[in-house]
Amino acid sequence: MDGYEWQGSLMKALAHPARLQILEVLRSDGECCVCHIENILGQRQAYISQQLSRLREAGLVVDRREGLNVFYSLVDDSISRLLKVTRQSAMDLASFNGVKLSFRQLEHDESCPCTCPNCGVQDEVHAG
Amino acid sequence: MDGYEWQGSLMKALAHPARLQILEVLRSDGECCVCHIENILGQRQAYISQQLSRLREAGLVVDRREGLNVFYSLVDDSISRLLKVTRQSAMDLASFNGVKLSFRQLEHDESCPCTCPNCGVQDEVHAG
DNA sequence: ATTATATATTCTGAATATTGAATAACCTAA
DNA sequence: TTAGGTTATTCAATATTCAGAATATATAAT
Repeated sequence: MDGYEWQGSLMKALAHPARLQILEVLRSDGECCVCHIENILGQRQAYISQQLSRLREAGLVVDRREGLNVFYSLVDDSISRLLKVTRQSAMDLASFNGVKLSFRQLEHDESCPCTCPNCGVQDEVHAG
Repeated sequence: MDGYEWQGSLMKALAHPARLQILEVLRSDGECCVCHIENILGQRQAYISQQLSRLREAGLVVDRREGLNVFYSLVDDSISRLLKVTRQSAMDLASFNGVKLSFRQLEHDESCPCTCPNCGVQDEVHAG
């Protein structure tokens, strides 16, 4: 199978700010549910689900259902490296052109109602 | 300026097999003329020029005219690293899916009529 | 000015990507 | 079964990309 075709498809899967942000969330927070991502990115559920679908088809993420929730995670660590290196390159090229890039903090707010392992803590506090 | 937008644009510029091959040629052979790339990739001139145009607009390559020829090169070394890492990730993901990738050798044939520094040697031999 | 050679651009239709809106599907609880 | 919450898919309008064909531009030599 042609390597350049495959490599191009991989780049295409990364060629979208929302998808990059989703991958970044999965990288830093580990496995998490759709609701979590939805909250952090501040986008509607259907939109997130569409982008997750693209990432799934490209083989970058895997999903696992648990009750009502579906949990997503990166398929393997090479993707973390990929994210780091491409971000660094973007910053290098930007500064080469005298542009300063800012990557928004991807943090979920306190009102997140989801019950994934990352948000679960506060829910349990409320429950206790 | 939004980092994820910029990073996405960079990925988009890489999201095409012909462009990846062109960058790979520039990486391994250093600065070279359009004719050279045309010969190695075996594509029509206008097509190569279009892809070079995309790479130029994305800020990945720079051009320099010298007589009839226009010489292209990578803007800086971070792009070499980018190419290596993305290829490695592509191979990792492919093997993860049980697929074996092959990257065609990017070598120019002996009949290349161009006079860029990389092909120049054989021309001088013929001239001597 | 003409010719030749190298490279760039413009135009075009087909294919694909984007994204909002609506709705479907899935799971749990009652 | 019905209801409610979470996630996925489908549809449609618009925008973008792809790649061939034709043509334009730039430079050099005569």
